[in-house]
Amino acid sequence: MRIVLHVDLDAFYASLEEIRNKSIKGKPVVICVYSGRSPDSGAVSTSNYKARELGIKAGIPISFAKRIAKDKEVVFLPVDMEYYRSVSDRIMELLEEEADTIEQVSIDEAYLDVTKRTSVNWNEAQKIAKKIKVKIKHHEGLTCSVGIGPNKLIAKMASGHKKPKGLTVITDTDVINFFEKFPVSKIHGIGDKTTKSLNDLGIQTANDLANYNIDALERIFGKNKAKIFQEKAKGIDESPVEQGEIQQISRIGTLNEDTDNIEIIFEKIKELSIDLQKKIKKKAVDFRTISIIAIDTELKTHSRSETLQQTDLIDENLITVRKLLQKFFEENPGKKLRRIGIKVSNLLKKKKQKSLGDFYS
DNA sequence: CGACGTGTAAC
DNA sequence: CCTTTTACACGTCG
Repeated sequence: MRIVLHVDLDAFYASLEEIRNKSIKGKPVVICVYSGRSPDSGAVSTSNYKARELGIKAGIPISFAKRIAKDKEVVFLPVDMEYYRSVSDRIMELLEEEADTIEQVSIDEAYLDVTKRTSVNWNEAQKIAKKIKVKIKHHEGLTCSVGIGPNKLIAKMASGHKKPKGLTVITDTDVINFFEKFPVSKIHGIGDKTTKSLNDLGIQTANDLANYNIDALERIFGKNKAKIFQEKAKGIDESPVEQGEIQQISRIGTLNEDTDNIEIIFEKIKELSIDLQKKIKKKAVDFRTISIIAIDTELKTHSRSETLQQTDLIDENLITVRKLLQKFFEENPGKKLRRIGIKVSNLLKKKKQKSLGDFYS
């Protein structure tokens, strides 16, 4: 038996902006990723709860958000990842002190295994959660939501149950009750497509999924996924709280206009490569596979990749990148691209100790 | 089996 | 009208 905490910082980016500029505190705040094609092109990265009440939430186009915000006082700001990253790093260090092991899953979320230090005592775990909340508030002025469960899946879903500023405990004996009429769409790891497929089978709730004929599920989703889905539906998740090795690093950007001009696209790739190269150095890794990621005008993603000799230099392989680009257009004549990216994978870490902060910086 | 390309999901 | 980054599963091919 384990006890796992999931800590989720509330409206992280927006809260940081409110701290940085007190004059916007209490107003709807929208953090945007501007793509640069036109003054309002791009998407909403995140927003605070005031803005969410208006319907302005992550993922919607900035132009939509501005239409909603019309004749209302809504603050629009561009993302400032460096700032958010630096605060995130400090918070992750605070969390490290409270866990046996920690796993950072994104800039504003982490799992903490507290099994040993609580001796599997749920009250002790709750005390740690409260202490974490006080520490984060005291050091950074931020609030967070915490979920406590017997594994990562339950902890994650618990933290989502009440937010912002939530604290939800789902002990092993609570799991069945908590899950009973949970819609499958709300199970972590089951997204839009899977939900539709499941609904087509008459599966609506976690319970429906848990009790469904496994062979039928396997025929549709494959052996592996069928098993994982059904375990999730039962609240089972044996995956440990541990920071895995990084698998890939990529950079992607939006082109100023849709184009099939290799020169223009290649220029953009070179631009993105500078940033990617920095990251490769910082992580102290070599790579063996290099890819281009091409997103066409219908927002469909394509990729072309090649595996080469171990290296840590993008520049020396730009010839290959260009070749991949040419290959793509030979295979997709006339197709225009909206966005382009470059990715390295097949990573081999060089002999240098990585700190937790290195992972998502 | 490794390499490659696509789809799904989450942030 | 439509951002960014990462992980992982799966099918196919040689």
